[in-house]
Amino acid sequence: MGQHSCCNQQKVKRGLWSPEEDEKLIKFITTHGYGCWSEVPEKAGLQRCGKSCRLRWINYLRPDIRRGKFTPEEEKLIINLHSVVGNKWAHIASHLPGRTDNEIKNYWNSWIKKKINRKPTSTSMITRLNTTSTSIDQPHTDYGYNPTHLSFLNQDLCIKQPNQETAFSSSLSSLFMLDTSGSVLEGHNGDFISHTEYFNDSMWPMSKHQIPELPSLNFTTNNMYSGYLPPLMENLEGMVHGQNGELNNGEGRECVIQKQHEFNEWVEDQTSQQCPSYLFWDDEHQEVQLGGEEIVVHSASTMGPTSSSYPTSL
DNA sequence: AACCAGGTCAACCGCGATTTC
DNA sequence: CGAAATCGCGGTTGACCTGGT
Repeated sequence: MGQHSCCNQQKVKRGLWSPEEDEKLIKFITTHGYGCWSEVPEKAGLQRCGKSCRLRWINYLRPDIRRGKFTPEEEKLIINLHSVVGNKWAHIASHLPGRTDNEIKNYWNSWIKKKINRKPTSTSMITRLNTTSTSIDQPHTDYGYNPTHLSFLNQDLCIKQPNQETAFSSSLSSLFMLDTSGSVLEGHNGDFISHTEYFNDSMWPMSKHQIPELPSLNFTTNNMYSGYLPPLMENLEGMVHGQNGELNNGEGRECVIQKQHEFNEWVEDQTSQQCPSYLFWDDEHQEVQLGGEEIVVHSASTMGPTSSSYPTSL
């Protein structure tokens, strides 16, 4: 094992590509295509292995490659997708035309390092949570829930299997992305999680029995919710919303539920944008938190139409 | 000017998946 | 059907760059 057969040839050059080599490869590929990469070096007159040629073409030379800084939209998309699929760089890259998995991976690793270096500690957030004056003990405070926006997370999410049988999630945490249009987004491994369409007053509060017929799959990459659905929350008929609709997506904000350790890696960046609408699941306290602040997830038995507990200003 | 540390990014490596023979 | 070849992916490396001292 080890070396690919294509790399066993002698006199195979390694390291950075010279402009001359690039030119040879471009010339060959544009005129002949690349049916079999192992044959490309010889035919193109390159002393490289086919694998190296393939990599050079895909990551650097192909004409539709897009170079330069990532736009805020691309960055946002990467963050969202990564929160759902993890280090599936090729999958993420497939949503960003012209970007390569390698480029995104490098970008993410640089970005991650920065986040880790200046991330807040989880204990500081927990301390704030514990000292906050309002909690689930003081429920049913009306903070002006605006039903025209999706200003909460309904935990009655169904996982719809490819065979179209609806089943509530069990066991492992479910990956989900929730389109802010209120429809459906994809989960992982081909599953997707459904959500009711636009919520309104008449639909609220909603139990899982009231969830209407699942709408068709409607994946959009803008203004999405994404993240992990903690196992405990799968059994709650809960709601989360913020003061004056902070969590609503009408302003293009996002809401992401993350495992705490994952959340910690990037919470600071989000709060620095004054967009603290990021949720994570605190395993220790069994609570959802928002940007370091407390959010109370009401169970169905305690939940009122506009009830929420949202103790501190954002 | 020289050195160092940290960041970036192109390229390589190893391995599982897929295709071909 | 199994082995070999090839592809494609994610992790890692190391050369180069840049800014600070």
